[in-house]
Amino acid sequence: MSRLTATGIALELKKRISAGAWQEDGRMPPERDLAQEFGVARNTVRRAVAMLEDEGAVVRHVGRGTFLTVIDPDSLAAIVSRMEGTSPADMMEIRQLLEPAAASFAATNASTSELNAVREAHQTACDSTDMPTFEHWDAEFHHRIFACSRNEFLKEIHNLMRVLRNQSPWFEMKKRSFSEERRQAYCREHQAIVDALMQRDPDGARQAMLAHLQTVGHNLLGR
Amino acid sequence: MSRLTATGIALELKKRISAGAWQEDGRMPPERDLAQEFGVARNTVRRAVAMLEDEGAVVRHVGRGTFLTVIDPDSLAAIVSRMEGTSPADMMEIRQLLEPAAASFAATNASTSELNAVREAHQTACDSTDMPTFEHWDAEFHHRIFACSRNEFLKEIHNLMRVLRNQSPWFEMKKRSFSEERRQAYCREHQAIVDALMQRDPDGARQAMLAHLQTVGHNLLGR
DNA sequence: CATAAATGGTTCACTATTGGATCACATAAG
DNA sequence: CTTATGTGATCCAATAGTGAACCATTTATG
Repeated sequence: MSRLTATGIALELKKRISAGAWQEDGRMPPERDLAQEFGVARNTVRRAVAMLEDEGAVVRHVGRGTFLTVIDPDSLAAIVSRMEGTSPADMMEIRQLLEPAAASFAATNASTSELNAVREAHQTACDSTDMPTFEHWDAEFHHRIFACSRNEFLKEIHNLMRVLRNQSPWFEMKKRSFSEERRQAYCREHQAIVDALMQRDPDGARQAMLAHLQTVGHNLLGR
Repeated sequence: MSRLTATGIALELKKRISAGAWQEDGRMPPERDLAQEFGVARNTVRRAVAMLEDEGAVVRHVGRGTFLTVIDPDSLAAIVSRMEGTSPADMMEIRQLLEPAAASFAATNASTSELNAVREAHQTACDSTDMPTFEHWDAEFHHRIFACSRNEFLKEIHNLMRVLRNQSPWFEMKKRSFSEERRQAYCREHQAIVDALMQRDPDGARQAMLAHLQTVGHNLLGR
């Protein structure tokens, strides 16, 4: 941990909490213990815990300790935190449900300039050679299709999935499943989607997207 | 790579940022580190970073570091807050996408006791006479179907929709569209869904659910 | 009940890191 | 030659982390 140690520790603590740590009695370890564990001064831990307190994730009592705040299981925060544990298989299943529909909506509702933006993202992804750049424009391609589906809620669900997919287990997974051959296959499949969109063919777009996601799912989940 | 000028370094940094680098905590490496990495004087890096700052891509703080301004345009909190503005029409569209699928999954994956729980919620809803009680068990009926779809992410998306639908504009809407006649129609349609589920008929469940949601959408949105 | 231990709250002086600013000098392009 | 850009160095200012001491409150112990 180079610098801004307090921020890093706050992140780590939040990660542990959302992973279910200290749920039994809702009590976090004493600051002095955490300081020793992280190999850091107590003041630093105090600043980290203060951040959690500011966010309402935790309450502190002199002489008693630091306690996780009880969360309403129906609150948006709780729902989102449970979503963070989503398995890749479950999410792929939902992607295969939503994205073909989004493509179909896009074929019907998108403006020509929006479709051009989709095509541009596709082109840039095809032209890219390194994996991070390709990943970025691939994500952008999918995002732009949602963006012109003209359904705000659908768009936000996709944003949610995008954030979840940027978390650690997914990143490793994507890196492992990446290869030049697959990148080219994705480009061909994206092309088919773009073609259907430009022809304003909702059903063709839906099918092309579904086919693409089946490939992705197969590569990612290995089945 | 020969000699990178300040503008060249600025370009490289921008490329990294747009490829998602340093998104975790939004903090760029110290200028001195970048200078060493690029094999260049610190002054040169400073000029490059100054360009990013001029473009508003980055903010600098003495003693703290240099931070991306676009920390996370799609943080979970921001996404959820935008979702709160979801229009009823958009959400109905997505319900009609997800719930038939959930019903289909449930027909395949649910245990018998889970299906009994679904049927019980349906029965209680049918037996209830006042609108709040009916609303509650109607929601519970739909929720239990998601619960036995065996897809955790799908279940959480439904939780999200449920919370959003409990907010003000929806409540008024539901109250306005409620009538004894419609309540009975919903019971008949729920019955058809339950029947398909008990017969383990995924396609029948999907179609029954879709038909039901089309009725609901028609009643709610008046079209 | 009285005392000790545990735990969060507060403060202070010190060090390390990091961006801000300036200067003299070298090198290449026009 | 002139100009622009990069180099290397030095110092400044702001912020973060360290280590230690002491306080206030709660809980456990005898």
